[in-house]
This record gives sequence, structure tokens and C-alpha cells, in this order.
Amino acid sequence: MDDQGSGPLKSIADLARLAGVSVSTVSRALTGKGALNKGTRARIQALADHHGFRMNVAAQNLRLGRTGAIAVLMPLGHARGQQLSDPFFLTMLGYLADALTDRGYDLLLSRVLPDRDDWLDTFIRTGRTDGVIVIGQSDQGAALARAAASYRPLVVWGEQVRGDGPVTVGTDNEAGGRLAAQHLVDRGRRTLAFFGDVGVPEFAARHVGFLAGLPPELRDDVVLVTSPVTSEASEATARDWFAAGNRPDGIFAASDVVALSLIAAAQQQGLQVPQDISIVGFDDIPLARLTRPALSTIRQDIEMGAHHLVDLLVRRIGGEDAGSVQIAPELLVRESS
Amino acid sequence: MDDQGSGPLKSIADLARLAGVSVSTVSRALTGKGALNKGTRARIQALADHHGFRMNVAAQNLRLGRTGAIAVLMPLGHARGQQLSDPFFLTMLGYLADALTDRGYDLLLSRVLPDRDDWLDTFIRTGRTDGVIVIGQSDQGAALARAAASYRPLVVWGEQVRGDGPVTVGTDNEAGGRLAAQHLVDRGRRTLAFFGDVGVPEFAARHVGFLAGLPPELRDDVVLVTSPVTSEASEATARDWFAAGNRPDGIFAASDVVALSLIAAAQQQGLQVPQDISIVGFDDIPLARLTRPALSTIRQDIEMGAHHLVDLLVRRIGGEDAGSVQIAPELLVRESS
DNA sequence: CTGTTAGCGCGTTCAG
DNA sequence: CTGAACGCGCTAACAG
Repeated sequence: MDDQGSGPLKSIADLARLAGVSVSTVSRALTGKGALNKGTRARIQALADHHGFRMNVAAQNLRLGRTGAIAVLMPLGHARGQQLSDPFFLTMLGYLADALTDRGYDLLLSRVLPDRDDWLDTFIRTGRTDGVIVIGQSDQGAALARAAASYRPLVVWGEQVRGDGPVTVGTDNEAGGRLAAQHLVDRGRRTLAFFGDVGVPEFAARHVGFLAGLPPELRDDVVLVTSPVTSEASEATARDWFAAGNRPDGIFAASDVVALSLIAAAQQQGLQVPQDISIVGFDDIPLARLTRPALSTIRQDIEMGAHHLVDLLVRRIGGEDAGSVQIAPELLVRESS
Repeated sequence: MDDQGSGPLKSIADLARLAGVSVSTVSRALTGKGALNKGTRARIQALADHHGFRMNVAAQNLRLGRTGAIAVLMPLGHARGQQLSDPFFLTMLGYLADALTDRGYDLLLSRVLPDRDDWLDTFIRTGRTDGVIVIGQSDQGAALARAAASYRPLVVWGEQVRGDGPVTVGTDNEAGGRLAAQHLVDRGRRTLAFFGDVGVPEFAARHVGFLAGLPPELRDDVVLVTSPVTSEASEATARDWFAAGNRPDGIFAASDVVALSLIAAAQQQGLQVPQDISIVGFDDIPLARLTRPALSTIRQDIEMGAHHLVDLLVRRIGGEDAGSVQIAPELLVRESS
């Protein structure tokens, strides 16, 4: 190395001294903002990356009055055993990480235990990030609406609520439910059931769409089974339900995880899928196409969802009044129906 | 509200004015550091949270010469189709988020595409975090070793390498391989195969342990099949392999995802699991106990792993010279063997 | 026990 | 086109 023996460069002041210019010149050179002689800019930049110098992002952000980070809040609740195993979250996280990086933001991940109902306000007030993305509103609609009322850079993945809820990005869950209904009817199924917790807005919309997509004579006989979202619990629920003698010929599950549990439980009861019973899920998790039988499902476009979430958030940070977005779902027919 | 009409509190200076004290007094009151009259401290604290005031963490960190964040780098490569769907990562992430939060650190998530071999050095040089946790060394041993040579607050989840690699936390993969071997032998299996990519250190160690756990007369006949790690690719590999007429009676897979693909492929060939063939995985992902047959596997204690990763990292940040940790694996016998 | 002062590393007027 | 000076919000000596 041909360092001048003055040690590592800790700040733009060091670099300025080395280059024989002032700190503001270095600042202009490295940020690319402000007018500056082409030559000096190039010279300073060359010097900078020759020494592997990087500006202190924290100081930069402090000066600019921002944090440079976006929080992604998820119910990663292993303690409470929620969707921890749901591959949906990780997929979403991957796409969000990309989209945020492209915009120059860091991704601050925070796990949330919504025990106290002011968890969101508390987080926001710390001012650790320039914006917040919440994945899955679950039953936290009230907390989200309250926070959204006074904090604009907040976007939520989930079902769009009427009234003054937060800005959301999500699949058109009702349309998804209708797709499932029409498909099961096409398959000649008549005795139908819905598995899911309609206390969760997303699932409620899927249920509504499912009923709406059915011919009137079938609609009233649809059984609604309130099922938990985790694999373990939903499988237990399904097992008990089949053991009680229930024998529908078509089931629409609120999520793929629930659908897979249903298949497992049905097979344990000696039922053939799809011969005896058609099962359709929702999400299209990677595993859906690998099980035997492969799962028919309503696909959510997670990549597009992540893209919209970030786009919306960035625009709201910029002061725009960007509104909610719905994404069209898609029916994937595989073996389970 | 009974605000004095002076608007929201933006800094400790505002609070100081309101309380009739100096900024340093407010600083001492809110941080709890330094000597201060009990009464004033309480008074200022009360005033602060009455107004919902929070200190600017960025400024605090700038002054303290730290960032208050830890980076978690993961090969979340949907573009390259890696372990994106592997629930292992999300589980680990959840535990890491908890452990870091407990220590007062933010978790900065960054997705990594290890195309250029200086990805780690580049990230570290930005100085965005006080430390780095890398999940899964994959084939990046060289990059990790190089970074570790000059950057101390770096810990890696994965197999411990001899020589001057980074500090690691990981399961004792060799011991895990031995457990699998002994179990298959106990089951009377004689014609054995290992599915996995031994170019990845973790998998190589599992393979070595597997062979070591076998009686000499079986050892030489073990077939090594280099399998990809994703569901799709590994299932294709398995299908082709079975289709070529290979008929072992016992297989140890380098991961649960691969093991599940093996089961699917075997069943497609009309093979009964475990009657015709025993299959053992590695990880114990949540799904392992839900498939039919439920997967026998070598369990990794992810929670303990996350705990050790954070503990080690924090100690190294503090200047300690803490070394690598290995965690004992556990055999879980279910239905697939 | 509390106030004053001097930076942490950077961006940005305002002069020259 | 470039430099000097000030301040973002906070902490840590050093005085009093």
C-alpha cells in the first residue's frame, strides 16, 4: 500500500487534508450534489475509493434529518406460535429487502408481539425509521387505524378496510374466493366448506368472495369452520372435524398451510384427495407444488406486492397522497382438486 | 392536552427549556447515566413521557461513535432460487430479532447475492452497523475468512472450519451424521445413500459423520448424490436418480427440504416409505412433522444457535476474544425411517 | 448536584 | 468554482 502513513481515513476532513481541499469540496464530490469542477471531483473520488473510504451514513442522515431506514414489522411470533413456519413471510421479506435497497433504504426488521395495543405508536414515536411497513394486519385493525391517523409513512400488507384505515397493498381476496368457488363448482362439487378464521380481515374477504362465487342453491349450505393458522393447530382442528363424521366433497382453505393440514387430516381418515374431496388453498407457497397431491391454490403475487408496498411508502414519505392498491389473484389448478 | 402551546418537543433542548434546566441535565435524566438529583430526574422523566418525547437515536449514536444496529446477512436469493422457502431462515430470524432487541440493538436485514467475492468487505466498509451476523457460509468460506481477518465483530452460522476462518456458531454436523448412520443401521438398512452438496462445509461434515458412524463393511458402498438445496431442483434430481433404477434401502439427506423431495420422488416411483426405504433429514423444520409420512430428522436447536450468535457477537464488540461454539444435534425418529 | 463548552461527521448557506 | 462557518441532536469532560 502507498498510504501516506497517516492511518485510515475516518472522516471527510481527513480526505480533504489529503487532497488539499476543503471538507465541503469533498462532500460535494462524494455526494454528487452541487457544482464542482469535473477534474477535482474525479480526483477526490479516485482518492476516496483508493483508500476504501466511505462516508459516515449516520452523520449524513443526522444532517439530512432522516434515518435512511424503513422498518418492516412482522408478527414473527414463535413464542405465540403464529405464522413462523409460513414461507410467505420469508418470500415477502426477500422481495422487500431488494426493493428497499434499490431505493437506498436499509431494512430494519422488528418482531412484534401485539400484547399492548399501543405497540405501533410506541415504535413510531422512537423515530428510528423514516417509514413503517406492517406485514399482515391480523386482528390489529384498531391499532393500525389509530397510528395511520397521525403518521403518514405507514403502509400495510393486507385486506383493504373501508373507512379510515391505513393505506394497504394486498391481493383482491374476494376475487380469490370467487375463483375458488367457481373452480370447485366446475369440478362438480356440491357439499362445501370453508376453513379459516374470519376474524382476520383477509380471511373474511376470502370467505365472502367464496360465497359470492357460488350459485345460490349451494351458498346457504357452506359450512364455516374457524381454523387456526398454524400447521399444528389447524391439523388438529381438521382431524377432529373429519373424525366427527363431516364429509364435504369440496373445501376452500384460507391459506395453503391450512389446506395442507386438511389434506393430511383427510388422508388419515382414509379419504382420497381429490377423488373423494377437492381441496383448494390460498397463497401458493413454494411447498404447494411439492406435496402429494400437489396443492391447487389461489396464487398471491408477492413480488408485485412488495414492489407496491415500497413504491407507495416512498411516495408517501415524499409527501404524495398515494392510495391503496389491490393485486389480482390467480387460480392454479394442480392435483388436489 | 395541556401543552404550553410551544408545539411538539423536537430535542432535549426543547425539553430543557420547558423544565428550566440545561440540556446535559436532561441527557443525564433520560439516559440514567451520571449523578443527578432523584427528584429532578423523576420530574424530567415524567415531563418527557407526558409529552411522548423520545431522544433522537441517530444523534445519540453519532455522539457515541456507534450505530446501534447489527446486520444479519442472508442468502435470500429468490433470483437464484436458493433457500428462500426454507423455513429454517425465518425461524432463525425470529430468534435473532428477539435476542438483538434484548441487547438494545436494531436488526438490519440485508439480502446478499454473492456474485462478487468482496461483497462482505464492501458491506463492512460502509460502517452501517456495529457488527455482522452471516447466516450460512455456503461456498463463501474465502470471503468470510478474508473479512474476519481484519474485522472482529463478525460471527457466522455454520460449520466450524479449521485454520483462520471466522468465528462460528453451528450444530455439530459430524455428530448429526453419525446419529443418522447409527439409526439407519439400527433399522437394518444396508444399501445406503447420501443426498447433498458436499461443496458446502455443513453438508460435507454431515457426510463425513455419516460415513464415520457406519460399520466399515457398509461404508464403502455408500452412494453420494450431489443434490441442490431447493425443493424444485432436489426433487428433479431425486426423480431422475430413482428413475435410473437406483434402489437403496436407506437415505440420509443433507436437509429436510431435500428429504421431503426424496420422499415425494420415491412415492412417485411406487416406493413405500419407510417400508421399502428409510429416509432421514436434517434440520427439523416445522413441516417435518406434518408430512405423510412424518419425517425422521436430525434436529438443530435454532433458538440456542441464535442466542449464541448474539452473545458471541456482543462480546466481540466489547473487545473479548470469544471463540466458536458447537451445539449438539438430536435424533428425532418419526415415520419416514 | 448542575451548567457551560466542545465536539461526533456531515451538508449547506454565504462569501469570495 | 471553492472555502469558512454554522448547526443537525446528543454526550462528556470540566467548572462551578
